[in-house]
Amino acid sequence: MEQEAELQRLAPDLLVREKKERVSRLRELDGAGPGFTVRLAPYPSGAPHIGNTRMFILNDEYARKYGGKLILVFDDTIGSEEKFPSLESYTLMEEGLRWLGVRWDAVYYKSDRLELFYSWAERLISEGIAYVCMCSAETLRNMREQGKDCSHRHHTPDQNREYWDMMVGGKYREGEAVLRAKTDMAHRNPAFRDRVLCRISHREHPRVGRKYSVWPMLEFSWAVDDVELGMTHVIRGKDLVMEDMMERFIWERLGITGPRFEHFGLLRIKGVKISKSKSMAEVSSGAYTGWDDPRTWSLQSLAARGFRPEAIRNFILSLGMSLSDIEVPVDSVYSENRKLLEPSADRYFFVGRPVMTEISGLDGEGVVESYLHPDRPERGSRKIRVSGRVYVSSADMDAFAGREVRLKDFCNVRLAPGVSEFLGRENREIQRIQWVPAEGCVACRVVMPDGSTVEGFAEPNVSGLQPDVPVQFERFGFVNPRGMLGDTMLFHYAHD
RNA sequence: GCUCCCUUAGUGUAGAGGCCAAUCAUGCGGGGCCUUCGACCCCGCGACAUGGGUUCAAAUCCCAUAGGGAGCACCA
Repeated sequence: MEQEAELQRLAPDLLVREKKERVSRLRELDGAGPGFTVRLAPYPSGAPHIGNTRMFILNDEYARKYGGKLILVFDDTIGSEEKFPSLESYTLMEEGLRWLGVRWDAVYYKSDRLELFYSWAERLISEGIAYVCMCSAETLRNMREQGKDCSHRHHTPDQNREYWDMMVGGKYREGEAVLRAKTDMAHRNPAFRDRVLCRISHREHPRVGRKYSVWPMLEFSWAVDDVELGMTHVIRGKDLVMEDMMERFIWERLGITGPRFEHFGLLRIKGVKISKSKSMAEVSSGAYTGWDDPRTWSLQSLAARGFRPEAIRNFILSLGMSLSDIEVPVDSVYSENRKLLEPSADRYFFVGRPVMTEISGLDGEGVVESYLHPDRPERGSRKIRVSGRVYVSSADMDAFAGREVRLKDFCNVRLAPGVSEFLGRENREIQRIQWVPAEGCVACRVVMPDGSTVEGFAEPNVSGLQPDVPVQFERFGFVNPRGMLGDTMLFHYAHD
């Protein structure tokens, strides 16, 4: 304590700096060193959203930390009925990643690598590690439950190779045959009993069409690519630990040393429900305005709200690499962004759901002047021409009608719908509310995070605002100007 | 039910046997700034899930209990 006081006297800047540099740092990873290589594996079924950013940022951040490589691998296998890749999603993904400040060194597409997966599959077949199974999905599940082998498990590698060639040759319909790993049908973890490596799908793929009818499952494709693409580490969510086991099993059988696995726990954001497939449907039907609709929680929508990518990064890094599943209030994200926006966002008056009131007995018209940013007078000021008619928000009217309030920076009135009595100009310690002059105010629409809109008026000065430079509507929140919609100015609401 | 994982203040997080009567952020409470804002600034509040071990010493290692999560898909 004494030392601190002493230091404060001698070199106050030292104290400040120490506090500032205490940014959360990621823990060291075992085995990280030269050649460090990790990958990002987005599935292109829509725009990236805030829930995906943990995987993005942790991989990016570790790649930077160790001066290593970050490979972007589109995990665009054929998916399922509910979850399928789409062409525009590739662009949306890259756009989102770029916005986030993620820098990758190379890009690959799983859909370009089917032949490679096939060659590995054939190797597994010939070494007796995998077999073609013709059980139905239901039979397969039942056998797994009982821990019993099916007859297909005992086919010879040559027989399996024959069936496999028929699979690849498109001789089977979907669901008629799969390639399974011969792990152990009595494995204590029922989920691990002879998992499926490849299955048949005749659906059309946005990049390769109907060229292939056999597609790898996630864990098999990664067992191949984590080795083929030279990963030293795999940083993934802990929902994928079973996939580690599967990859390790394959490598072990083939005598390969694979990368190390690192996991982070699941992240949920309280009050934010994200459904990519729902967003996809609503965007394409037009129910949402597009991928910038706040309800998608896509990175595009966050950009539209005026979020700074660094805010997202700081938020994710503050969570660290913890393995526990967490639920974080959305306020934590907002507060990170607020820290970045607050110093630069100019202040303006906006009234939502406006009601007009006339100031009776006003001592003349004129101009009031306010700072653009009260804490930073050097940013300059703004002027509002005033007369006896102003709008206030209906919320303020409801809350304060009949009471003395100060129209901020202007004058004091006894607030009432219709006509408010003028009470003088001196700055008194009473409730202040925002207002806009009836003449020259700008019609605004603010899109809220839940997709609803608030219509209102803003002071005339907002008409010169640059798009995508966030401002603060006082006592309303931080908003991002998006441009004009006819005579109405469009904003997206960031947070309070 | 089976398998795996997690458990530090309201919410997250730091902490890898003594430096911890425990870090930081957010939240909450109070104050400040005042061309007087729900922003910002300052101060304060608040936690090692429980029970056993191991050790001279445990938030940190081991075991059990409780609570939470994930997986058990021919999705990723």
